[in-house]
Amino acid sequence: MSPGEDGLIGIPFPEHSNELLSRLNAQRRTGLLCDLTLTSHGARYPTHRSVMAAVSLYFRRLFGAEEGEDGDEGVGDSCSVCQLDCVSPDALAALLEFAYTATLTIRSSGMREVLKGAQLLGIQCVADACRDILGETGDNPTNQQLPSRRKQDRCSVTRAVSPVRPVWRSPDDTPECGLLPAQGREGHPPPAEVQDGDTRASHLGRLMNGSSHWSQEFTPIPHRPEDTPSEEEESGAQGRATPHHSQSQGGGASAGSGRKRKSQTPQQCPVCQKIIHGAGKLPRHMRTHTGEKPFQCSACGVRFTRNDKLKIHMRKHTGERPYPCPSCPARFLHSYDLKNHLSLHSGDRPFECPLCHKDFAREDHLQRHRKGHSCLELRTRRPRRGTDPSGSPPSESFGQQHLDHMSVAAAAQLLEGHGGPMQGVPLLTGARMPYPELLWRVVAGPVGKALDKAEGGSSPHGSASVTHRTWEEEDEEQDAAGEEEE
DNA sequence: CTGGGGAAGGGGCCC
DNA sequence: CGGGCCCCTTCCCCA
Repeated sequence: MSPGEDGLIGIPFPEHSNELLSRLNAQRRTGLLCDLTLTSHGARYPTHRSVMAAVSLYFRRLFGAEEGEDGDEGVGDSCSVCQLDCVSPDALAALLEFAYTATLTIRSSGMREVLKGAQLLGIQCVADACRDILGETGDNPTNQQLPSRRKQDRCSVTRAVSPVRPVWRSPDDTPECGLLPAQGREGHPPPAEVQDGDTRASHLGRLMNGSSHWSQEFTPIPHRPEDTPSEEEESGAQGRATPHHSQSQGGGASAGSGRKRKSQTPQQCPVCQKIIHGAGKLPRHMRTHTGEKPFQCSACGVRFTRNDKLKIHMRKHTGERPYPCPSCPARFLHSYDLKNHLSLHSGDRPFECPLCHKDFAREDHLQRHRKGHSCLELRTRRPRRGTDPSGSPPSESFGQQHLDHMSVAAAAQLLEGHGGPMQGVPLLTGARMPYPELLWRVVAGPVGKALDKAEGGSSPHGSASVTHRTWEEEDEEQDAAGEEEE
């Protein structure tokens, strides 16, 4: 180096990184300077947010430490406890050990859990290593083979479990701390697909995207065919979204009611595939999967997923009952409680069991009645089609024969034409629709709403065929044919 | 089994 | 467009 040249000299300290990590690990073990506690199923793991942000894309996004990340997106300094029940305690411990020692020590039996945790937390190298060991492949993210739409819809029926519970607590416990961390997947191979239980992990990996990033992951459902194709559509996001199958397309906006619908882009939940209508509703829906409850009652500590639920809950503490009965001194917390109560005064029992003719004031009580007892048995004992020796079907079979492959809309017209429920005609919306409740709404409930839901809501297709559940065995061939038509 | 209360979740309207 | 507020439906629980 010449005297006039102010060159940079690099003096390597090869042990520095190891020593640094080792000391950080020692600090972690003693709890020194730990500013973040991870919990999983009651187990607590003190850690350093800087380390977690360095090792995990999830925490990097969460703390706004990702380059180009808006600082206000992350939780910043406000959170100190991260509940990660989505990752098993053993897996979380292994991942933390890796973070502080660069060595992953796990049992082979726990490999899958670690893989899942690594995927959820965005620890790519660990996920890759686990996949290698498990012989899985993690590429091909956007072309994930999702279950068939029909299968997805059936799966979505079951109430979503909530394995991911990133509940964030800060000293002031503000709802803002409940924001899900923003986690993009760019440059980050998505979770390996997928067998069985890992499907959920895969979905939840995407789920953990912050709301502002969901728009990148969640496929908006185009409103109309003439919509300008979105970037996602053109870039091959088709695998995930099937707009023509969208529940909201055929029935939702146009089928019903004449009620004006705002032009809001429906969004599809990546977990349950449900179409969520309404601006700003998707983050709210996502909390049903994550179990996140950012809104806490200051009086009793109960937490809620939504602030409007908290508001109603607070009435219990304040004694406020804003819905007084005009006929008696009763007051109610909820408007619908008052509505139910008023039906008692009026004696109005508009929901009648089509089989035993018992009437109910509440629709859900009718549904319960129908599910619970012999009315169902009556239904299953209906005569077989074509077995009537007289050759002339009974009156209810009339309905069956004519409804068998009708659209729900046509069925509704028929029902309305009958001036009331068509007794004993158990309609099922969709050849494989597993919802007897829906059936009873069609039969006994307000027809318009039933159709609204059947066509725009639960049916995977705009117009579901109507079939007869109790004759399914005999009709399997026809059902199969019907499915092919679909 | 029924009546009733409450919670949870979705959608519409409005700001 | 996001969020607040409200209404509605459905489910669960208890008496």
